[in-house]
Amino acid sequence: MPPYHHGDLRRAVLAAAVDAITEHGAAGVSLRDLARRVGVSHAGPVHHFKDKAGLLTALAAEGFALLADALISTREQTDSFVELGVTYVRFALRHRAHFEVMFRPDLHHIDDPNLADARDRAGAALAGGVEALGEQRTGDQRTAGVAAWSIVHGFATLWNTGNLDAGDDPEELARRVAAMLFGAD
Amino acid sequence: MPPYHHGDLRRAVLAAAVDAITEHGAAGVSLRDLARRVGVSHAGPVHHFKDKAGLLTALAAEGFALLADALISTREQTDSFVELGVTYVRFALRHRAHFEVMFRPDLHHIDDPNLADARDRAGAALAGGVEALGEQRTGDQRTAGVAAWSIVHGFATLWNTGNLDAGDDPEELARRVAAMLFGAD
DNA sequence: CCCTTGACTTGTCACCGACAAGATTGCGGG
DNA sequence: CCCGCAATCTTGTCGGTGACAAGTCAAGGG
Repeated sequence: MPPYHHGDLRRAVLAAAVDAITEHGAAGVSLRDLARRVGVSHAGPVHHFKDKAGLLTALAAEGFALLADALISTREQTDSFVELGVTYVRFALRHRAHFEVMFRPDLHHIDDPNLADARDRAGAALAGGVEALGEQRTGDQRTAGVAAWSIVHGFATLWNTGNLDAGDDPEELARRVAAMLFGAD
Repeated sequence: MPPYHHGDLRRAVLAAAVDAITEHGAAGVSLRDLARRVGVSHAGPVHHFKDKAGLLTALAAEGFALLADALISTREQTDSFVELGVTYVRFALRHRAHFEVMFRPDLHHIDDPNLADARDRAGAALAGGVEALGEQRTGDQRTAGVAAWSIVHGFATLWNTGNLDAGDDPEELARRVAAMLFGAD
């Protein structure tokens, strides 16, 4: 039972945004185009997101939530930091549109609580995976966490911007790269 | 002797673009605003860059050239990979506007030869620094190069997007992070 | 049965990127 | 000296976009 005119405009617009960003990049997405895609007037989406920034904020929050779920799920299956890193990279490649928007605070409403929550949850999942390695392996915990996040985030970013594709399988390359940081565990 | 009406519109627009991006992010820069800033009609810059993408391509190429210079200069002073990484990070923080545009191929004319040249030059400087470590330290050279690039690029990106600022001095933190990859040399 | 509230539409404004056409300037050949 | 030419910049315009204001419409509680 669709609750109203469209049914679930909010979801539909978010899904259309993912498609549009995947096709034309985050820069080339317009509220009016999304409205057209879902068959609604040009100001329809505004009601749900208030802003273009509001829409991208919601999309980023959704992305962080998905990432957090993926990381937590991986940690339940293995203690390997390398596999946690591979999960991070896999998320970035599979959810390119979300990932592209997640780390662009200039496109967000910086004070959005949903976004902050989701981001913190993902951050905690990643940091916890590094702590599990134990102090003797990593030296300073905070530095180790930053190093871990940096290497997987850098790899994902560079791959997604086309700077790394020399015919490799990205996940396998990511696995070897992650293994260089904390050894192959 | 200014060669013409404005003198050097091309340079002036590039400089204005750096200011504008630093203030409002790469998304919020408009050719018309830049034209206004340098006191020229709204279509003036078009003649030098053809496109908005053309302008950003030129800016990215300039950025890669500056980065290559900085990396090469560092390699002349030390063999330390860690310091090379710190130079990469320092560049990203000090030339935020350039760096922000350099890794956004969706904003570029992908086939621009100047851009490709400058990028290759910077890439070679970074890769050379890793090779200098010697094979016994790094295992597979290509993987080591990707890992090195990933960790410094990820750190720089995360810092610039406000995900790392917990009161540290970024260069010192970057130094410790880089040292976790190939040891403190 | 109405009327409040939330969901969406219509209309409008200033701004932007791209393009076309014209004006201005400097320069070199005759 | 000056004429033409090319590079540089201006003016005018078009379709598209984000934001806002005001109106329309459906559902559900009183």
